[in-house]
Amino acid sequence: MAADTAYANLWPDGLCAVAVDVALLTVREGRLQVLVAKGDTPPFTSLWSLPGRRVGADESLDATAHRALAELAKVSAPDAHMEQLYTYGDPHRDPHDRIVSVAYLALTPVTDTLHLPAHATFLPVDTVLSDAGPALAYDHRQIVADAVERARAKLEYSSLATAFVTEPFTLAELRRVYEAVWGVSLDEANFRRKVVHTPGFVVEVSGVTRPGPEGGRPARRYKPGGASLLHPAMLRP
Amino acid sequence: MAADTAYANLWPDGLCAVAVDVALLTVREGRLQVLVAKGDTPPFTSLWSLPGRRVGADESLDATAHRALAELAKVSAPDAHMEQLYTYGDPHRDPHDRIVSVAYLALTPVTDTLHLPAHATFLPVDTVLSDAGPALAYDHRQIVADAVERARAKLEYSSLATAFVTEPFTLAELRRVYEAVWGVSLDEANFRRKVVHTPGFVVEVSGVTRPGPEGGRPARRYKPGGASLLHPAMLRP
DNA sequence: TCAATAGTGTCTTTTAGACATTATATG
DNA sequence: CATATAATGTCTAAAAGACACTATTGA
Repeated sequence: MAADTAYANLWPDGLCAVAVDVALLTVREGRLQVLVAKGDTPPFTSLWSLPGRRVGADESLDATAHRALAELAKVSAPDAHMEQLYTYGDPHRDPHDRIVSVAYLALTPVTDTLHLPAHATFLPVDTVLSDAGPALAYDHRQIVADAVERARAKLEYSSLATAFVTEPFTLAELRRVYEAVWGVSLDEANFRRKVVHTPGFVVEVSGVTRPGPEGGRPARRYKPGGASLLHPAMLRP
Repeated sequence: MAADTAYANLWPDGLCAVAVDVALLTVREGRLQVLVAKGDTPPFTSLWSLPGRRVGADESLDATAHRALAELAKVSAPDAHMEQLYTYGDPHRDPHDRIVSVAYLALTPVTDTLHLPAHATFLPVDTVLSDAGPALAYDHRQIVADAVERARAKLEYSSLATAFVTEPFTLAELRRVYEAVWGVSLDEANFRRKVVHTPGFVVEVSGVTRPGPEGGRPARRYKPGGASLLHPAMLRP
C-alpha cells in the first residue's frame, strides 16, 4: 500500500482509492516466509508492510499485482504464481484515507537470484503471525494470515506446491514444501505413493540428481504434470 | 452494479468507483437459481443483472453487500449466508466508467415469504450459464459462474449446504440441496451415513415430519451441528 | 394389501497411515 | 564395510460406492 499523496478522508461522490497488496510466499531454509518492505507512508515508515501499489487508471488488478512485485523485487510475471486472495475494505483500515485493498497471493520457488533492495526482506510467517512477532502496517498481518491459510488449503486439492520448486524437482523437495507450508512432517513412503498415484500431478523426466556429499541414492526428477486439481486430494494429516 | 451518475472515463488521481454485486443463490423446484434484476443503466436496461450498489463513503464492503440485497428483495442480513467471492477490476468491464466490483456470494433457503419487486426474478443457473442462455449485463455471467463453482466446491468441505435449508430439516432435504447444486443424484443410504458420521455437521432434534399425501415413513429432523469445516469431506462423485 | 418415503446392514474397492525392506550412492 | 538418502512392499484401518433389506406412513 503506497499512498503517495495525502487525500482528504472522504473521496468525492463515493469514489475510493483502490490499491493492490501482494503477499509473496516462498520456502527458505525449510520455513514458509513472506516478502515485506519498510513502508514509505507515515505513521508506518518504521513498520514492515506488504509490497503494494495503487491501481493505474487503465490497469487491471492482476497487472497491478505483477507490477508491485516487479518494481520491488524484480520478480517477473511468469516466474511467480499469482492469484487474487481477498479484498479488504474496512473504512478505517488506513488511518489517513479510505483505501480499498485487493490482496494477491504470490508464490515463487527459492531463487537465490532474487535480489532484494535494502529495505525489503523475507520474514518467516510463523514469526509474523505469532503474538510476539513484529507488527505489520495496516491490516497486513491479517492479509498474511489469510494468504497462508489459502496456501495451506490449496496444497490439499491443487498442484500449487509445484509453484514453490524449480523444474526439475525431486519428490523429497516437493515433500519439504508440504512440510514447510503445513508445519508437519510427512511419511516419505506414503507421500511418494500419493503423489505418483494422483493423475497429472507430476511427470518423471530423464536423469537423476547427484547425491549430496554424504552419499545417498540419486533421486529421480519430475516436472509438473499439467493437472491443476488433484484427484484424489493430498489431505493434511 | 448501479452507476447512478455519469462519470468521465478516468477518475482523478487514480481513484475508482467501487461497487458490490451480489450473486444470491437458492434452490427452487430442485434447481439452483440466481437472483437477477433488470438493470437501470443504459445500455443494460433490457438485460438481467445482479443486484449491486456503490460502496458508501463510510460503509464496509460486507455492509454494502447486505444493503444491496435488503434494498432489492427484503432479504435481511441474518437470513442469508454472505461471503466475499472475487473482485472484478478489468478497466473496460463497464463500457462507461472504470468500476471495480467486489462480488459477493449469498445463499438463502427457499423462502416463499421472499417477495420480489416486479423487475426481479430467479433464473436457473444452468440456463444462465448455457450458451443459449440470456445475456447478462457487464461481466455478470462470469460472476455467476464463479459463484456457482464456489458453492459447488464449498459443499464438499464445509457445512454450507445447511444455508440452503431452514431449521429443522430432514436428510432428504439436505440431500436434494447437494443434488441440485452439483447436478447429480446421490445414493440415499451412503449420503445419510456420511452426513451423520461427519462430526458436527448435523444434530438431530426432536420430532418427525408429517409424510406427504402419498405416505412414506416420517423423517427425523436435524439442525446444523456447529462445525463449519467437514472432516471427512463430502466429496463430489 | 400396495406404493412411497425413511432408515439399516453388508459387501467390495479405494485410500490412508504405519512401518519394514530393498536399492544406490559417498566415504 | 557403514551411513545416508531414495524407492518399494506389506499390513491394517478408514472411507466410499453399490445395493439388498427393514421400518413406518397414507390410501
